[in-house]
Amino acid sequence: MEIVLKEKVKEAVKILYNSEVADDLIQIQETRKDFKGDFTLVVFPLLRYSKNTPEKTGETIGSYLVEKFPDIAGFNVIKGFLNLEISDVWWIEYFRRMTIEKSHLENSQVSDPETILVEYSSPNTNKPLHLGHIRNNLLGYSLFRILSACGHRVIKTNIVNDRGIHICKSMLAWQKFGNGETPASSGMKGDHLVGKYYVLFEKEYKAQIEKLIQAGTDENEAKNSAPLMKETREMLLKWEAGDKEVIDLWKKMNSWVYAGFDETYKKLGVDFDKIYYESDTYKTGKEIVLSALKKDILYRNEDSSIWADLTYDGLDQKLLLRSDGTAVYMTQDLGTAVARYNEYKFDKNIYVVGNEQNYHFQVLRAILNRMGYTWSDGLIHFSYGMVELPEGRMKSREGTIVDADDLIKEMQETAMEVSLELGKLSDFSEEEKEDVFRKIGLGALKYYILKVDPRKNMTFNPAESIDFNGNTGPFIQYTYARIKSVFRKAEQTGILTETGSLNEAKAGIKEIELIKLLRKYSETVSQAATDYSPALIANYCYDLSREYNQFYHDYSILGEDDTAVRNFRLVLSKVTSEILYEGMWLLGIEMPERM
RNA sequence: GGUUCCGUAGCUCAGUUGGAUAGAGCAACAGCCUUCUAAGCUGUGGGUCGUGAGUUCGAGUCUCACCGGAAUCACCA
Repeated sequence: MEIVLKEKVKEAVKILYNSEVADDLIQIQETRKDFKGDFTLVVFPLLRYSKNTPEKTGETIGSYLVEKFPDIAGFNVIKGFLNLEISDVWWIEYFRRMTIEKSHLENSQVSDPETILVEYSSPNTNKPLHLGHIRNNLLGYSLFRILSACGHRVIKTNIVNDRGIHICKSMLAWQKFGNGETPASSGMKGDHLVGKYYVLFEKEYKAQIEKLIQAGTDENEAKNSAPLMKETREMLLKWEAGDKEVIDLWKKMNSWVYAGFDETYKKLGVDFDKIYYESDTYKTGKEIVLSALKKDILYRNEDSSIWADLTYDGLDQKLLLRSDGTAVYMTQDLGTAVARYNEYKFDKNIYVVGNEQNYHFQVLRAILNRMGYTWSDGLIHFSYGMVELPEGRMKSREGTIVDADDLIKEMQETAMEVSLELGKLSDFSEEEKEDVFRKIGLGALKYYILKVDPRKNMTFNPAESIDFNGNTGPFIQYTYARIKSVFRKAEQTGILTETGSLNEAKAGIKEIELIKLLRKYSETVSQAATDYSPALIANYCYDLSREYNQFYHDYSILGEDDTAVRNFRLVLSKVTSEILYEGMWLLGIEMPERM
């Protein structure tokens, strides 16, 4: 419609003022709600052709359009804005075509599908997942669904940080203080059990440092010479040398952690197509670095550490291999990137990683580019903001980490309380109830996180539980459940919904508003895909729910006597429910049929 | 200190390539269940869009300076 209007305006200016207008001077936008009309032409840019006041110009163009274009039912001019009113017939016909589309996302399909890797989650094997990971996982998974829905081939990957000195810490602590404790013997989830020993290590280590300092050792020396740290370093050496006992322990504890992670991932509803382990990719990284050194792309320092000089790119010197030849974080990431490209020949590799690593990814790209990997342009750091508490960052030392499993559990319990209080599910079995509570609790959590612009830092207040009213997941789920309820009732009374024939229907204001909003769905999804912003879809679903609830409140659907109008409202409800379901699905949020 | 990002109602957040009188929700207050689910709907109050300049017909949006906050600048990951 906008395109047609543009053409018409162009034609109008040509005939009325005898001038050719550049396309970008014709600005058509949706009319703001407080004004009468559907589309608005901003006339300011056209004044140079009309040589007249904004009001007069608007009037002239408006009259011309109404006369020549039957779909325009009327117009009004306010200041420099020409508001065009489109006939209800046009809107209804537009909507009718929507109902016979195969998919509501036909217009969102990209003309040139790409192979896209989305890396997300990236956990560390000595800590359970926390709120920050939840944001990461939800964003990554939603991005996968959105990009896939637009026609791309998307591969979900995860890179597990399973090697390095920090991993040895929890291993050592378990060995020394664990007394053979296992997830089975303790009843603890594997990742939490390992996390417990990591914390224990830090505690004991700290005590040893204190002791040494009191005995007169200086702080740095104490940190280095504490017995626990010495043993950890020995263990790392053994690990790198492939010592059987250490490797076995490592494997055993890893298996506990992975079982724990799997449980959390499952609860969150996310999964992966391919998991990479840093314990594998660091080797590839080393090889790449050494071969680049041979080509003089990198240089070797006196102490035989290897560096990249990125001052040309406005960056700094970056260490790639330590003087003892071991790998650093960057080495691993280089290896991972190359391994992935070799495996998938991706067009894009999207890293869902927090904005604290902006510099890291800048450097990663620069180095790969320097090494001659042309595909490095396809590496995209999807840099999302931190989740903060009202008092600032989560700190493990202060015990303010919000644990993922705890939070999910809490949300489900809250959902249960609210739901039982309302008492609408009394005829459900316990299993069915549990399923609904799960959907609602997780829906609330996921929506709460995804509705915020991913790039921005967000605040989470653990003291105030996440809401179930207003701009929330349950609100949208509720709207959906209501529509479903209408259709259940319709079925009982034998009322059918016919999508093909809407010609007889008359539409009220709310109905036209709904059609306008439904029309924006595919555009919103496209935008979300290009901007990497699930939040756009979340907020769209909210707007749509609000609009529908107003419609639902103001109009009777099944009680309407005029069958054509009743059918029209039913079809409108049906399409709304489909789009809400799909939109939320793109966010990874499930919709209960009743709640 | 360098670089990057952020600052919108008491709180949490929206605000398309610059467009009209800056919007929601929460919290507060006041209404609406004999009718399709009240997790809903309607209304009231609440703002110097961090501050100041500039660009322009027009700035929350673009530019610059300043104020405030965050991240980062490791032979940690």
